[in-house]
This record gives sequence, C-alpha cells and structure tokens, in this order.
Amino acid sequence: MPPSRQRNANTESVDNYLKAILALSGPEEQRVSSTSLASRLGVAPASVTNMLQKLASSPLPLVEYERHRGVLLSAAGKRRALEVLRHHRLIETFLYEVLDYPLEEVHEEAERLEHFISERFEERIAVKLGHPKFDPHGHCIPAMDGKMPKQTSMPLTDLREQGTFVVDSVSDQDALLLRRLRAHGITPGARLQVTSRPPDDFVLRTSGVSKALHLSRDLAAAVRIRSAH
Amino acid sequence: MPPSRQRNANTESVDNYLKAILALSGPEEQRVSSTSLASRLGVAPASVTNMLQKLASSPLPLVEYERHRGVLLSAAGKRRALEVLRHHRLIETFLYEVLDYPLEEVHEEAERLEHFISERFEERIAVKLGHPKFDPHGHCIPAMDGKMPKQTSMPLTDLREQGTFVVDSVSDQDALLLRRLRAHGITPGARLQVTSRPPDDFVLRTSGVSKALHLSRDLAAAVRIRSAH
DNA sequence: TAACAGAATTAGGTTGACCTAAAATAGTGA
DNA sequence: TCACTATTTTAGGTCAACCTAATTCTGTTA
Repeated sequence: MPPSRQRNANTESVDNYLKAILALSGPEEQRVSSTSLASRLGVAPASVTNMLQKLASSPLPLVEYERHRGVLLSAAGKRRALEVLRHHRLIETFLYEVLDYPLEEVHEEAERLEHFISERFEERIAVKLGHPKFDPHGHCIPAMDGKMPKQTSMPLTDLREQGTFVVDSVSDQDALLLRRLRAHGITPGARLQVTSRPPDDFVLRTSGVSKALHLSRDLAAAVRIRSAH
Repeated sequence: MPPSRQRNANTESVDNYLKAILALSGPEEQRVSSTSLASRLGVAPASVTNMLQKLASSPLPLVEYERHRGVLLSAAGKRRALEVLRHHRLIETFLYEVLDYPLEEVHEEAERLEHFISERFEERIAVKLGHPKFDPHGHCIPAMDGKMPKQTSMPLTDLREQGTFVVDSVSDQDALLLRRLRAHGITPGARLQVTSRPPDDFVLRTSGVSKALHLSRDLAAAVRIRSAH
C-alpha cells in the first residue's frame, strides 16, 4: 500500500474558507470582508488576509481578492464551495434518514465528514436517498452541476403581517436552538399561524398544538418561512 | 456556532502511527523498529523517532519507547488503536453492505473516514449492521471493549500439505490484487482445494470453477486460510 | 481637507509534522 | 575485542496555518 507522499493537503482549511465566503456573500454575491470571515471562522483577521492572498494567487485561483476590498469566489471556488455544501447536506440527510440521527446532531457530524468523502461516497448516498432536493433542515441540496433553485422563503423575523405560513427551513448552526424549535413543533413543513404583530412579537400556533406559543427573538431568527401555498 | 478554537489536532497522524504499530507488532506484541514503521508509513525514519518521543512523553503516553529498542503500544495506545481498527472495519462493512461498494474500494474510503467519525456514528452503523463480527475481507472487528478472538487462520503461503481449506480472509492493502483474487473466486468463505505441493507452488480449485488455477506468489500471500471444518 | 476611528495588512513569531545530513549506537563476524 | 555495517538518533531545516503587535489604509466627519 503506497502511502500518499504529499503533505497534509490544505483541503479542509481551504474548504472552510470557501464555505464561509459562500455563506457570507449571500444570494447577491457581495464582496466579503476579512473581519466577517475572521469572526465566522474563529481566526484572527490577519490569518484571513494571509489565506486569501494564497487562495487568490494560486495557479487556479479560488477567490478574487483585492486589498481592502474584500473577496469573492471565483468560478472554480464557487464550484468547490457548492460541492462541499452538497456533501454537507447530503450527509445530513443520510445521517437523518438512514442512520436515524436526531436532527440536532447531524450538522456537527456532517461538518467533519464533508471534507473527506469521495465522489463515490457522495454518489452512493445520493442514490440511496433517491437524489433528495432538501436536507432535513429544509435547506436545498445543490445539484451535481452546482445549480440551486432560487430561494423563495424569508426569515420569520422579516415578517410584517399576521397570517398562516409554512416553515421552510430552520438554521442548523445551533443544536440547542434546534432542539427547542423541535420541542415546539417547529420543523420544516410545519404550519405556523402568526397572531401577534410581527416583527416585535411572535405569538403563534403550530399544527398539532392547541396552546399559543410565544417565540423568543433567537428562536424566531432561526426560522425561515414561506406562504402556505 | 462557536468554531473549535484549537489547532488542527494531531489525531489523524497519531492514529496512523498507532495503527501501524498495532499491525507490525503482531499477535505476540513484539517491539516494533523505527525503520519498519517508517517504511510502512512512508515517512523518514527520523520522523518516526521524533513522533515516538512525543507519543511516549505526553501526559498520557500512548507508546512505550526505549531508544534503539523499538516501541510497544501502552494500554491507552492499544485501546485507541483498536478503536480506530474497529472504526475502519465497521466502515468497510457498512460501505460494502449498505452502500454497495465494490470490495476493492472499501479500504481506501475507510482509511480516510476512520479518523473522523464520532462515537455516535460508530454505534449507529454497528446497530444498522447488526453488530457484525467480520468485515467483508474476513477480518475480525474488535468489540467495543477492544476484545478480539484469537486468530485461528494461517497465511496460505505457510501451507505445507495438500488439502481442502476455506478462505478465512484476504488482505485489503492492494485493490488490484484484491480484484484479481475476486476474479478467481477467492473471497472469504470460499472453498479451496490445493493440489500441488505448497509452499513452492499453488495449484488449486475453487468452489464453482472447474478449471485448476495457478496462484502467483503475490496473490497467495494475500490470502489466509483455515481448515474446512 | 485634516484628522481620526476602524478595518485591513504587514512583520515577525509559534507549532506540528515532515525532511536531509551528520553523528551515535548496536550487533556481527574476524 | 575490535572494527564495520546497518539502524537509529540528533541537529538543523521547510512549510502550512495559525498567532500578536505594529503599521497602513479608507471613509467619514468636523
């Protein structure tokens, strides 16, 4: 078994930078500042600058970087970031559907594994799952070619009128929040009836539950909704 | 999402050292030399010495190391090595049984993933598989407490008499060999009838195949057999 | 338009895992 | 037991990804 002779490839760390840029640049693909990246990644701003310079000046640049003006993903960088995102969400779905993980635990495991699975693994779990379009948090899974349908949902905290809505997705970033949401019956697909005046106050009723529920700001911020078609 | 603040933990590299020591020290747990480790791991002997010194002098030493006398695993080191081995073999089994990998491909994927799966993941795939005792190569999977039944098989190349045997296991180290063995019907559990005088020559018949088969030394070395009970 | 605050970059470390080359040691056979 | 060879260790790097502190920008506000 000839062992790989190369140094600990930079993949994991690089992938995390790319993912963070993708997430922070938003649907409009705005430039992302070093500080915001630094705080998201939990490293010093100086480290970010360093890494960006490397990523931008490599033979196949993964980002477009201009001093003091922030970064953007290059085409190649975006491709890679979406591939990692696809890995992440497929793994989450797999853990949830096939291995019966509790919803709150899938993110952390996927966060580690996403960097190390092969194309074959990706393909096999996609087949096993029937090429799912959404992960268990309700997030869309990028297709193999990187295509993603446009978002049609909005943050619950942007709501300005009462009404009935469907939970589109919940944030996977915080296991504790997620567990609390689930305890209240707020999971993707659930029906929400908002009876207070948003966005100052969220009193709502969920599908099976008779009692009205007051949602704290943290919790509301972790929920995206769409109209109850 | 508070990101892990710690440096790229040494786990992966350390695990690989421990695994290599476990494999090389054999069932008798003999001391392992720096050179043999170096060549197995594909690094320079000096690097091995360095690492061993670190492993031996850490607060919880994973190896017992004496200058010029080779290493042994400590109790803690052995525990960890067996845990990683368990991960490896469970993952192989999982890839083979659940994700329909071809036998030759499971090793490489498991080799990467074994370092990064959680206890929960381990437990879930073990449950899913019904707590298997053997991986698809025929190797025994260590129990959670590290217990392993004693080997009762022997290398085909140690055979000194003709007779009929059962393939106990095949080496997972070389995908090409493995594919060739499989092409000849030599997979764990297969019946082998050896008709030449071993160990100079291996002419044999396998279960379903009528034609006699001459096995090259490489191939024979990758096969372990036990008596056809 | 000068000055200042805050953001970003540069300069100069640290650490872990590797490397090569040089020095030390152990085991062997004369 | 002495010397020689093969193994092992030490000494002194490199490189990637971090860090802190010092410096340089930028955009705004007086």
